[in-house]
Order: sequence, then C-alpha cells, then structure tokens
Amino acid sequence: MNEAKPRTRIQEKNRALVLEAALEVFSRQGFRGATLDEIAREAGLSKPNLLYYFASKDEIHVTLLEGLVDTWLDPLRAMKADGDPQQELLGYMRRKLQMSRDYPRESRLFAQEIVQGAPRMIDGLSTDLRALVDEKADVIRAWMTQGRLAASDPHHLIFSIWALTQHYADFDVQVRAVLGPGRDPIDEAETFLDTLFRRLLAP
Amino acid sequence: MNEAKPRTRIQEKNRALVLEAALEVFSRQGFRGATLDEIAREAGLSKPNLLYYFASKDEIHVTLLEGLVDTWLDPLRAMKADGDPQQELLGYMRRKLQMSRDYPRESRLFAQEIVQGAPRMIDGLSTDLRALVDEKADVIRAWMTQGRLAASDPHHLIFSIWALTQHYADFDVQVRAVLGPGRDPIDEAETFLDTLFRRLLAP
DNA sequence: TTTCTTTTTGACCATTTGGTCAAGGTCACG
DNA sequence: CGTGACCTTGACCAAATGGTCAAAAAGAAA
Repeated sequence: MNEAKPRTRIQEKNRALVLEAALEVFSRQGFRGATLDEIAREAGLSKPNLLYYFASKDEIHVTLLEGLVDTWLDPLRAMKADGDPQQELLGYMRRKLQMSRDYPRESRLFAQEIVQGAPRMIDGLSTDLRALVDEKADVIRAWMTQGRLAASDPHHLIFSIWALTQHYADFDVQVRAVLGPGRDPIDEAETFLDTLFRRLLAP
Repeated sequence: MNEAKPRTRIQEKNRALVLEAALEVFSRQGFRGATLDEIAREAGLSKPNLLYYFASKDEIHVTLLEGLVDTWLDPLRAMKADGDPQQELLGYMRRKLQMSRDYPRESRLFAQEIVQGAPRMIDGLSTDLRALVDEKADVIRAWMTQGRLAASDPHHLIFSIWALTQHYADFDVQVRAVLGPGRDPIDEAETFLDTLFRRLLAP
C-alpha cells in the first residue's frame, strides 16, 4: 500500500504521516469533501510542507487507492481450488471480516470511491477485478457441480461476502447505534455469518 | 419526503426541482463534496434563484434527510408479528431490494451520511431506529423460540438484510463492472437472496 | 390596465481552497 | 567546521465556494 522509493528517513516518516492522515480524512469525507488543510492539520505538518512530499491532492488520493485494490483482494486470491469448499469459503469470509476490523478506514475509502462512481477505479474493476472474480466463480461453480456445495449463483455468493463483511466497517456508526454500547459488533458478526454461510453452503 | 407548505405552484415545482438535483449531487459527492453551483446547474436554476427557495446548502441537505429515515424504515415497520415468519422476513428483504432498485440515490445518500459518521442522524439512529429494530428483533426472537425459524441473532439478521440489499444500490458500479454488461443485477439478486434467506431461516 | 406580490438575476462579497515560491533552517558527511 | 543537499515555512495567488442584495421581470388580483 506504499509508493516507490523514499530516499531519506525523514521522507519515509513524513510520507507515511501524510498517507495516514489522508486515509483518515478521505475515508470520511471522500475526495472532494476532504481538504488539504485538514489533512495537513491531521498529519501535524504545514500545508506547504505536505505539498513538498506530494505534488497535489490528487497524487495523495491516487497513492492511497493504488495499493488498496490488491490488499483488498488478497483474501479472495487465497481461496484455493484444492481445499475443502465450505472451509475455503468460510475462511474467505472470516478473512474479509477481519479486514473490516483491522482496516475499517481502508474499507470506507473503497466504499467512498465506489459510491461516487469509482472515477479512479472503474478501469481496474472491469478488468482485473472482473477477471479474478470470474476465475473464482468458476471454482465455486465446479464445487457446486460436484455436489460439494449447495447450488447458488457464484457471483452473487461473492457479492454477499463483500456486502456482509464490509457492512461492519462502512456502517459501523449505524451498527453501534442500534446495538448500543458495550458490545463487539464484529465478534457477534463472526458467529452470525458463520451460521449464515454454513446453512447457505451445506450441500 | 417533502417540506412544509409550498404556497404557489411555482414554489412547489422549483423546490421539487432543487431537491431532485440535490439528491443527485449529494448522493454521489456527500455533503461537503457537493457544491451549490453544481446543484443549481443540475436543477436548471441560477444559484441566487436556488437560494430563494432554500436558505442554505445545509437546509437543502436536512430537508432531504428528514423524510428519508422514515421512508427507509417503512418496509421494516410493515413486518407483522402475526404473519408467517419466513414469508414476513422474505417479504421484508424483497421490499428492501425493491427500494435499491427504485431509489438507489436515496440509498446512497443514506450510505454517504453513515460513512461520514452520520453527523445529522446519529441521534435518530440511537433512539428511533434502535427502538424499532429492538422491537422487531423481539418478534423474530419469539418466532425462533417457537421453532418457526432456525435460530440466529435477530439484530444481525436484520443487518444482513440491510447489507445485502443496499449493496446493490450503493455498490452498483462495482457489481456491474464485475458482472459485465447485459445483465440485471437486482433481478439476479432477488433469486439469490431468496435462496440465501430460505436456507438461513428454514427451521 | 393598474397595482401588488412573487420570482429571477447580475453584480458583488468574504472566506476557503489547491497550490506556489523564495528565503531561511536543518542535516549528513567529508 | 564547512558545505551542499534536504526540509520547513510565511506570505502570497487565482479560482472556487457559500451567500447577499438591489433592481428588474413576471404573475396574480382587481
């Protein structure tokens, strides 16, 4: 999720500071809603200083987005055709849920980009992402044909894993408002989603 | 989803024009990312003219959000304790999915607000919404205790309906990019989600 | 047609925003 | 310590943004 070659220690540290701050701000406000002043303040740098490390607001955003898709899809790539079908899919779901817990801001950054029409990702989505999903959908379909999983639409099965896990990062505020204080939404989600996918997938 | 009392025909028409345009813009860009100029252009009015009908950007946004929660929760309210449990829940899911089809911009407006921390809704969420969800969760729990539904966490069951249906509105761009052209995502979703919830809920 | 109210707009304003720049400060290294 | 490369900043700029206002235009009522 990083950039080319920071030369010095200071560059490495400050670029990281900026990206961290930008992630915080972009993930809440979206690209247009975020301001350089806010990112600079959050990073503890002056605005000209920030612009010494990144040429423009655009460049910061692109840098954040660049590594994101890959990181985001690693859990899906890790789903192997030669494992146990149910365990592979449950494992994928659990890894995605873990990402909602560990990287909620990245999840929201991604969500923002998609909701806004994905101006910077649409190409990658309809080529790389599509290819990967098609490939994994084939694997799932094969499992179903072999009777090792109950039949259902493989693409939408993958969508359902995305929707159900990312919901706990993207709609965190709502989930917590409804559940009330003193509960761990993602902990509960793991149990619930385990049940859901077992029942959906059991042959 | 409207406001108090437009006096004249012109007011009624132009307020509606503004709200329609604002829905389009706010739902894509969020509150901060949207501009009055863009809304005015989209509405086909001059900016001062637009501000003749609404006192501020804020007021437009609030007006849009005001009715939204109610509209959004009507499908849940319509779930009756004395119906057939499975049919009631499947019916709720279908109504929510229908809203993703009919009102995708409203769904995204809502999503934007939540992702951004729900600054204008958090009160309503932790009171009204929470009360309604708790009430319906009780109904579902009772159904489960009576053995008319397979057991699972009622709150997370409701979350799962939200996540799975709203995904098709909020992430429409991604869904279409993955499925490719010439398919009807929500049509396919209805079949898939029907299967999913039947398997999850069957006692 | 006249009169009064409602609607529309061009010009304007203060503030915010993304971005620049020259000058000064700091650092590593010989 | 000296020096060249790297880092930081105050002052500044043009454009964009939310919003105002007085005056003109259009409707409605008589």
